[in-house]
Amino acid sequence: MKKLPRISESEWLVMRVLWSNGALTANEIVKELTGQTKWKPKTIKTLITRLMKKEAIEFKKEGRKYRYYAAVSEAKCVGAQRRSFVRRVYGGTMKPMLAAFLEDADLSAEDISELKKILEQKGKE
Amino acid sequence: MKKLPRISESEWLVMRVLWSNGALTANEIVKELTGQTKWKPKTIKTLITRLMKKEAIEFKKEGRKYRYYAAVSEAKCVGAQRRSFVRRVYGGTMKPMLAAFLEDADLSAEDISELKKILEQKGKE
DNA sequence: GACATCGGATTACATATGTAATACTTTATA
DNA sequence: TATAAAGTATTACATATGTAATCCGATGTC
Repeated sequence: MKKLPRISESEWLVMRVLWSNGALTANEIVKELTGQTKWKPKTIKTLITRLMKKEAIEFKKEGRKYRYYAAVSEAKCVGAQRRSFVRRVYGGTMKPMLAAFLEDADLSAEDISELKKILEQKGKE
Repeated sequence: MKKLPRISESEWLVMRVLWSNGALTANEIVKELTGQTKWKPKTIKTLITRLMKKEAIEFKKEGRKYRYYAAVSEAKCVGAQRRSFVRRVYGGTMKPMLAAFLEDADLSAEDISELKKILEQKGKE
């Protein structure tokens, strides 16, 4: 199993675009991110290059241009970030962190009942 | 209100020591972190210096040595990290993230009922 | 008083990151 | 066919970060 690369704050934006849109050309990525950020196109190209070097994304040629796509799973990267976050901030103990999250969150009624269901499920293990 | 400094991964370990132990000398901090990390004492001194420069910690003199203590609130720093994490990884939408956290967490029965209580509280707003 | 030691201050140095600009190479175009 | 445009590749440069080592001054020790 491949080791997950370390993805920087800015690079995350690019990854999220690719995870939600599948394979895109550089310009399509730029288009997605303009508005979300104030980056110049060249900046975004740099981020793409770095993600290539980290093997977080790959491309297939399409005529003379490239179409990029994520090479690492979103779920895995998100999970890794989540664990790293908990370790860093809470030293690994989940409960206080979850409590803080829940209190802070802006949740709809359905969200709440869904989360309660998850908790109940866990309760009977 | 003071702006929160940006605290790096390594620096977090130092901050957590200070948040849980109050004011410590450099050597006491080193002692706390030895075992938790493989850092040389000099490395830890560097981290302390950087946290000073960022005004995340302060010291009062005690004879010829310094006693360091956190100058920013743990709750605020943790909250900032939490928000930054959610924005980065989930683009700001809390629910899927919370669901993942809850499913992944290792929780006791009391933890679960406490968290359910929080959710119920939120339900009636 | 000369010397070792402890603690803080300064300096070091490679890699990562944010943020681009410039160069080079194929086309498409006039 | 010379030129502009579109894409990719290379280079730039300041700041942050990880990880220390060296320098300097106060202190304790012989």
